[in-house]
Amino acid sequence: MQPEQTKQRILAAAAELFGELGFDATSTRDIAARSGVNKALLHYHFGSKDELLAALLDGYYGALTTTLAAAWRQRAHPAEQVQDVVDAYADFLAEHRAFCAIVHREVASGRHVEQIVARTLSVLELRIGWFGEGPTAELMQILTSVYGMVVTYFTYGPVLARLTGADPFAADALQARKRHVRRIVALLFAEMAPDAKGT
Amino acid sequence: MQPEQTKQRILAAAAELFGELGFDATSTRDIAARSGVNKALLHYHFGSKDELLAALLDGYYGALTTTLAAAWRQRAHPAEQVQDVVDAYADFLAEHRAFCAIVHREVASGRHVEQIVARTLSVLELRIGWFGEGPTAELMQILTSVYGMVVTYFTYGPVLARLTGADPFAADALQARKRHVRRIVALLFAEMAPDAKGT
DNA sequence: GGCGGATTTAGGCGATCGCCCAAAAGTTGT
DNA sequence: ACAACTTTTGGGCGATCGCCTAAATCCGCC
Repeated sequence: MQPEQTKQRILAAAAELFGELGFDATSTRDIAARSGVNKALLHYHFGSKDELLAALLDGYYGALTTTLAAAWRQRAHPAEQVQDVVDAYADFLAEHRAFCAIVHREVASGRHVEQIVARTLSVLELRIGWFGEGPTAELMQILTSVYGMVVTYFTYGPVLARLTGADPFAADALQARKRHVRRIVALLFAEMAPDAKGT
Repeated sequence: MQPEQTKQRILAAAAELFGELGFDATSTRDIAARSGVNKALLHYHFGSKDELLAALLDGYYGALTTTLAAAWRQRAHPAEQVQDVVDAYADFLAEHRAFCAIVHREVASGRHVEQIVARTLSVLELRIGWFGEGPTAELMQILTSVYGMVVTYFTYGPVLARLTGADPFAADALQARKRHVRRIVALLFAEMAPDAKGT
């Protein structure tokens, strides 16, 4: 087997298990078993369990940066651009549920925060110049709120499923959620900078 | 030492460590060491590590229910009541940072979800009749958003600290955050049900 | 065809985990 | 003072953890 294929198999299995059980609750033996490789290969290819997580996050953040940058370039007006980026972010989280769970849990644990902050910064960097000036306190509040609205929906997916009785990750539910968030974003930007609103 | 005092010491140490390191990364020996009791006492008083977590969550959710119910009764108009409950919830999370971290992480891990859903339901139950009817899809979206806006601020506290360079848990920062959330809640309820808005 | 490096394998080491046990110490009622 | 019960203690069991080692296997190149 190609070594690259081996690494990808390990990464895929690690993503699934870290997402399902959490970093701590997943053993390297679990990952080896699910990916069908020998357990010593994890350390041969990645060095340690922590470095495996780092490699996994690198892949996710790389893909996220590409995705958001692509969404960002589509339209001209700031408000529409934000809408598109939020939409793209929601789609990304829907497609990579494990990523969302991993990041959220590690942040809440206060561990691997350095890695996550650094990567989040490199993603945000793209759009901190959005409004000409640096991020104002107002903008930071809004970013936090929008981020929270989107991320919480995915993180609390199982809880929402129990509360509403419906699958929050079904296509129509996701569509409804995105519509809701878009509406709030529109409200926020309309209030904050009415002159900068697109259309 | 009174057995009740022993239990409280264990619970306090467990709250700190679960909040700082996470449930899995905290050993029963760590908890015993920090609380200054023998490690066998955790199992004598609580049965198992999982039951210790359950007891901890019981205490938190009980206090939360009391706090929110008290805030809920203060004012007459729905919009103001929601504002007060959101404020009280933010204050509660600020005061019990470990609770926020624990719940968020366990939910993201997909474990102990049953316990958390059940307790969340019992807290929400108080106010699901808020608007006469059951929770509409619209209301669920708003609840999720408001919850996400509040909770994410605390969960991502360390990240925000790095991004802004300021302490997000300082009194003035908390005040600013609460003001921001209140404003969004006002916007949402004004749009959703203009006639139900208080004042 | 054989050589050298990369990759894979089985097995296990030391540490740590949650949990349990038998005995000691403390507390209460009579 | 003694007995009955609760609480605390040190020690350790079996399981599992991340990681390592030495040998086997694979593969490109002369």
